[in-house]
Amino acid sequence: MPKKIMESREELRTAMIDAAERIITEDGASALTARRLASDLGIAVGTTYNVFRQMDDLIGEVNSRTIAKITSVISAVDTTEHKSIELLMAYADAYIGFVTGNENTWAALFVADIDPESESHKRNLSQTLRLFGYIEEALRAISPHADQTEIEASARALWAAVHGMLSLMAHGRHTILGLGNVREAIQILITNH
Amino acid sequence: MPKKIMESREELRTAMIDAAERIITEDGASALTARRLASDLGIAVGTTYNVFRQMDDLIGEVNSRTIAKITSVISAVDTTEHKSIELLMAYADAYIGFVTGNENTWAALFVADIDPESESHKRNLSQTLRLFGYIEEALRAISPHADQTEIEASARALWAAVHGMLSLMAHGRHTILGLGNVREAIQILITNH
DNA sequence: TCACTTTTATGAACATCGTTCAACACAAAA
DNA sequence: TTTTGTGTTGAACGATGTTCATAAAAGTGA
Repeated sequence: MPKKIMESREELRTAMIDAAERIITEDGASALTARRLASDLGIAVGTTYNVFRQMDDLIGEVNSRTIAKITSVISAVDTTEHKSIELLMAYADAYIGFVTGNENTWAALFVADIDPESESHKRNLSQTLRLFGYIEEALRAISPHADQTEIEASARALWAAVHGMLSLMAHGRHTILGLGNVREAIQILITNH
Repeated sequence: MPKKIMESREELRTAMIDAAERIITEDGASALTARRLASDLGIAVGTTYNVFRQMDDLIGEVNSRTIAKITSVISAVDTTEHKSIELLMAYADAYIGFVTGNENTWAALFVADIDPESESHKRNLSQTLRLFGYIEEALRAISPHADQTEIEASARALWAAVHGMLSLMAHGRHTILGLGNVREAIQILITNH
């Protein structure tokens, strides 16, 4: 039966990431197994390993897409409509909105032993760092006279705090910090900044 | 061969938690397998399931000990020696110190699908909530006139932010937020509060 | 002491996982 | 047509968590 499951290798690769993304979206990252993927695509288990070095690399590719979506959600916030602190909260709300609407794909960002040498991880890292820019800009609007390094540090701290709070949620600590409380907690953090 | 591997069931239970804790401490949570545990204790694989419902419950028990240690580290901070903001940083430093000195057991707090109905999880949750008290007290010393609910919310926000930042680290995002930066980030968060 | 019941550790067995790789089928080149 | 190359296959390997009939020891009552 073998030979040419699709026109190009790149096409197969994309189809696999599509399928992986769909599985994660519907049933969570733990449902993404080599056999489930193969079955969904109607291919053999081994085929995955002709395209990806390991299963986790596939998650890394799906994560890339998720981060890209987050970036687009953040960049879609109207910076002219919100003033100073409100802008930060608008960013936070946009992010919270994405998380609640995409729980499974978002939670997948925190699973797996990601290979630090993998291409997807490096890409994800640089794209994440680019998100800091938005926060820095908002902070600079609030404190125009603060020096750059201070703003960078604040942006990192704020981002880490927000991301961290949400990641606590992702690991089932809902009882400690419910979704409703998360927004409140973030607001406290931001307004006190 | 069977019968009485130890004097009492409780003694066996303790020995298993001891062994599990040692394995996690030395080789990380992923090294704690049913067969490794059995081999280390010189017992059969099935025996674990006569004592614990599932493997994750064992991790839950080890986590209980870890949280107890964190509690003792936090409560050991001299509240008379540090004033206001310094006290909060002293707590943070104590916590950071524990994390760096107990990376594996601490990271184990964030793995596994913990059964929300398990006894250990309930115990861990209530013990964690008790830690909030320390932060609340420190916050009240700083802002004596703030009302109770406000202080509680602030304590939750701060705690979640710090814990969240560290949990980001635990998942290998060292590159985003190195350990050195964590203390700095926490300091920014606290001083701005 | 003996016969019986109860308790408890056992480890082979099962299902599932990620991963590998010799074998195979087809396409392209000779 | 024959040969070479390439992409796909799926059985197989070594792990994993978990189960459960089996057997051995302890407890019990005479």
